[in-house]
Amino acid sequence: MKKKITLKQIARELEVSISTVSKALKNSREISKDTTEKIQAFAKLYHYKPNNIALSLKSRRTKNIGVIIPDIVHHFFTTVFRGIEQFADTKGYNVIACVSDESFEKEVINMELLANGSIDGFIMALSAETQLKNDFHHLKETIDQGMPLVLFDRVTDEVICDKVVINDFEAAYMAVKKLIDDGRKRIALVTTESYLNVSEKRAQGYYQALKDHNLELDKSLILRLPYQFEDEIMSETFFATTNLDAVLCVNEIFAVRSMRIAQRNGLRIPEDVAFIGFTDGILSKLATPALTSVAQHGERMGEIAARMLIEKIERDDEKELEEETFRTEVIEATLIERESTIN
Amino acid sequence: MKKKITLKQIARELEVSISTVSKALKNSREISKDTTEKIQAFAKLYHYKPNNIALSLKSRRTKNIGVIIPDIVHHFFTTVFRGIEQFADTKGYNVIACVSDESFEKEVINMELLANGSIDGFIMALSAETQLKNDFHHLKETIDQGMPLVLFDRVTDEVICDKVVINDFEAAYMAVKKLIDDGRKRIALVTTESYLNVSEKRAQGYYQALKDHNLELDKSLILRLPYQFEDEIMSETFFATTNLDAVLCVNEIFAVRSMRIAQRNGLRIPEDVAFIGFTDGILSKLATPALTSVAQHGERMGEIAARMLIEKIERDDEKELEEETFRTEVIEATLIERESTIN
DNA sequence: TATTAACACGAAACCGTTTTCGTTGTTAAT
DNA sequence: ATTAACAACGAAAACGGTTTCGTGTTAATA
Repeated sequence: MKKKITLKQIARELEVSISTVSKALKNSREISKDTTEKIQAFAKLYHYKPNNIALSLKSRRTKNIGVIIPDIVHHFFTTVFRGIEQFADTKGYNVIACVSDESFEKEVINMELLANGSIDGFIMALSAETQLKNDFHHLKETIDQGMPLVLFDRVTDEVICDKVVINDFEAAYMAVKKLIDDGRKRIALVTTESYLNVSEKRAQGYYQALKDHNLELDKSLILRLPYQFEDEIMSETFFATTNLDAVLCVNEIFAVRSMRIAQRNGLRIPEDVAFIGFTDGILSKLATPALTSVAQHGERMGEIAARMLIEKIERDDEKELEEETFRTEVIEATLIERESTIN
Repeated sequence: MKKKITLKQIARELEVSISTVSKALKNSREISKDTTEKIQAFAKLYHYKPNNIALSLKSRRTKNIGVIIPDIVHHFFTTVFRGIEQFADTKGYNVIACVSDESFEKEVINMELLANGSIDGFIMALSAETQLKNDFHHLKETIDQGMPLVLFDRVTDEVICDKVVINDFEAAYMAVKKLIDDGRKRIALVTTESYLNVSEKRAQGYYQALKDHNLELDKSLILRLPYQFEDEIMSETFFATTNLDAVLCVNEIFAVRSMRIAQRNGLRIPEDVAFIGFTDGILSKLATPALTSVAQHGERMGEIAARMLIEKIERDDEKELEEETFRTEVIEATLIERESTIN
């Protein structure tokens, strides 16, 4: 077992100083050709690679970015993660992934742990609990210490930083409008508890679309499910007793579940009832019938978030002077039409 | 903006030495009560937290583990990742996630990058290309440098290290046996190119089960699809022209796709044809009909891999002496029966 | 009173680099 | 012969901690 070799060992072996070795390896022309070649040959032979930790300590840059997401077994977040990882990779950054599990405490702990020098910046989506508590002190402190932060999807106005979101309101509006244009009158909404920022925005889009098209808002057409709802009883009775001809779901899991229940109740899709979901993942594509869905372009979102973060990190290097400026990028959602609606 | 405070600054401010501050913060009883309290109060006031990088440099431990997986937008890997992350978290480790994208080169580059001090050990599943090339020098070198490594799922006999896998052969055997016991005679296999170790093992289990039950191996009943097959034409003709009454698929995506095609061709599931897939993910649960599936217990796999790795890392601390010993943990796959087979 | 032990603290080495700033020994210019 | 310039290298500081090993005071002991 050959442990990694260090500058010091090379120096001792070749009877030169550490500085000479360091310079020779960077082709400094302070060092003679002879010595340089000798050192480089030796280094190559022993597979010398500088120690990242030592480099980080010196440069105060880790080339790591921290990503905190509420859940990893979740198509949308996974997609965003991939976008982040891909972009980060091209820029030579590594990604440290933390899962908050929708827990406020885990979010706080993980953030504080990573903020102590392990990373150069954060990308995150708020946990459900954090949004519920409305407590963002950990984010504010992190920013205050000069750590760049980009929020995506699950954001908040309380924290001033770079953000990247989709136009949830407009997307929901657009989806509902399509259903109305298709002649649907009784359009249901299947959503989560309202403290989830994005769900709420989608609900608003739903309300507005109904209003603009002179459809009454019927509370009995709104089904609110707990975030990760395994039990299907609530939805069962909803579909059995409610007279509806279209359904908008705030995610694809709710949508596919709902479709199954509707089908069990003898409803034909899309003839009797049309479905549109959010999150255009693999479920939407492979459901029967295939689900018309609002694509959130997670991968692009991740890429943009990573780009914003890295730009800020590397700008901090250059110019300390200029005033901080924060942006919010809005990604346009797209409606992908499939078999669960008519076109 | 208050940058993080360091020991040196505290020392200067309080007119004591750096060592005194360091000791006081660890409640060393070398330091008087008075001084200790004064220092701790000051440190608390300024939110002092030791710099992780400096600690790592000193201790030669990063408390980071590197995870390299071929794909993150993939239910099984995501699940394993969650298991790793969860266990690592309880032990105070962070996870650096790299996606090889099934590319040999990305795998090599990422490994070499991380191996230079950024992490204490690796957990990985081999990329398809790596398995195809059968080139494992990067793994061997990493191990040779004393870096612990745990392989999961996509493993190889060429590399001697800790491993965790499921009993693919037996699982496939068991699945096919169930189909046979249900009276199926013409059982198809939908699989990937054979260089994927796990697919091959599953195929072997399939062959053996047929053989043991005196069913002939009919090559026309085997469909090999490229790894991420988007085009459905090949499968279309397969299901249209082949006379079969059951299908075993090596993953759930193939299974759900196949079911759709079969249904389009007027076949009833499970009456006319039964389906069993591998990877018991969300697709299996929400497909119509729900898919009978071999659960690979990814989360447990991740947890076990993380446990093995961290044990090895922390044992390395204690005893350098004793001989290395490597284990291979086999996780028992489970057949989850749903609507796509009769029971 | 001289010796010793306990106490409270500081100096310095160390982890592995980079980088600035000498310090030599030659060589060319005066 | 003297000096300036240059080439080639080393010493040391710095990054932010931990830890070992002094060292000076004071109090207890012989």
